[in-house]
Amino acid sequence: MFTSTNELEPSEVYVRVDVCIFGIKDEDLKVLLRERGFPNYKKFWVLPGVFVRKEENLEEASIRVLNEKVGIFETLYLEQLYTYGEVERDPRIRIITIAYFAMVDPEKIEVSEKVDWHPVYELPLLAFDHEKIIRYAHQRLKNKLEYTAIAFDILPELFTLTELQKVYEVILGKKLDKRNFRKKIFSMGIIEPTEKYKLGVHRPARLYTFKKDLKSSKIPGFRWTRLEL
Amino acid sequence: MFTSTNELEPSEVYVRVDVCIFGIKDEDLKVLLRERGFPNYKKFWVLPGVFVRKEENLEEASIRVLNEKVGIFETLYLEQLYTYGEVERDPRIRIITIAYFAMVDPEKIEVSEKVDWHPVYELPLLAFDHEKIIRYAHQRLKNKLEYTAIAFDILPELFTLTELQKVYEVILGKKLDKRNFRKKIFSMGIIEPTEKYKLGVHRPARLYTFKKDLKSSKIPGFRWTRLEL
DNA sequence: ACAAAAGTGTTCCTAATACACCCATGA
DNA sequence: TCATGGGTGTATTAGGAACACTTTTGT
Repeated sequence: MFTSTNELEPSEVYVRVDVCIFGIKDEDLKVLLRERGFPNYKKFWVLPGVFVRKEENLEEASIRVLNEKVGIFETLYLEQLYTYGEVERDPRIRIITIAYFAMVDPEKIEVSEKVDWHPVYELPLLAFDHEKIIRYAHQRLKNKLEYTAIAFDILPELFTLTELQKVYEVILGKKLDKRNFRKKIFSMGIIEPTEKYKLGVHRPARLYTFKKDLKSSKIPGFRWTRLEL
Repeated sequence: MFTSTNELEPSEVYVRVDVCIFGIKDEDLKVLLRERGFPNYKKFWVLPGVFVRKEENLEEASIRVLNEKVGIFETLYLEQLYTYGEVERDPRIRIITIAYFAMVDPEKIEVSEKVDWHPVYELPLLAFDHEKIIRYAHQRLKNKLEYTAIAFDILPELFTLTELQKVYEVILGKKLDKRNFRKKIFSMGIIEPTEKYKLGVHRPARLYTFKKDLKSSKIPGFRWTRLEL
């Protein structure tokens, strides 16, 4: 079925997937960027990306960016962000970029001169519209944090409440009240205490785990189901 | 600057913009669809769309859809929705669709055998993944309604509170309590009463208008500024 | 006078915020 | 014993939800 192609006309545009890769490192929210030199110009940084192949899905292309461009093989979170297609966004040629944003564990990555982390609040000089993309991705990440369980994708299986709170603080870019934070998390009914403790130089902290059986929990204002796109 | 193109490779994919056009008609939320016959197959309906031209922005392409495909020259609202790029979404050829959603005034459109409105809750047989797109657009529209001023784009300059409530009810697909609705709208401080009334067969209804000077109003939870993308 | 839509308040409950001290541990 | 991060409770406020009757008009 659907064999007629007579209506089609080629678009003559290049299609990329660029990924805004976030990671929490040194108690700060960072973005992974690639250095890109243009002849006779200052150094610019860019979001890692690839041209979309004819036989790959967009999400596959974004995973290829993570694998091939920055050597990440485990992704904590990945979501399509927005499609940037202004005619003049790349002065050389018409490129439409489907931007994704990802969350990864910085421990799993080797950085280099050419690929490194940058604090979201102190971005270097970025080429094209990539700074705009990062700012929008950060905004989206903040929103996600408030009504999805993305924070639990970022943390390991077992975590302390202080670690969880740090994730929130670093992404939202502000301090939170410890008591109110715990009250809110508990009221959501999404974490379970374990009998394990994280030992350190001071009082040990109880380790918690994210509940697996969330089908049952009905938290108003808390959107569990990933939106069907 | 940026003159080197040696990294580029063509994507060999077709790029479309398809638009999910909503309108409120007969006290119901409807989508404008085009009928599309495929040889020897049942009739399918599709979202109106065009292939993106090399020299036009994505938003320009979406406006071209409205102008050329369905003859709409006034759009109440237009926003990018999501980009659909599964390899197998069109069996003939690789097509990536940047979906937009729009809100228009049905009065301003001439329908025909080939282009007609369909209730969002009783969609006809749709080709490709277009039903999925419509459902996601509807979800997004519902969300927009709650934290933006989109409802006021839909209504004329002067409107009654009942008309405003109807917009909410039709989009959200549920009845709202009149007193709570009014309380909420008033508490937002975004509409102003006028001294005009809408006459009808019963008690006249006061006409309201959307406040123009919204820079000043700070409504918590109410997002005025369009997000910077 | 009556049918129909316009208009109006109170109570209850939940969630968000502000705020300060004791506890358990390793050094 | 002390420095440090772990852990806890209460009071206030704001917003959301449930709920029913009176008012105004045209016919």
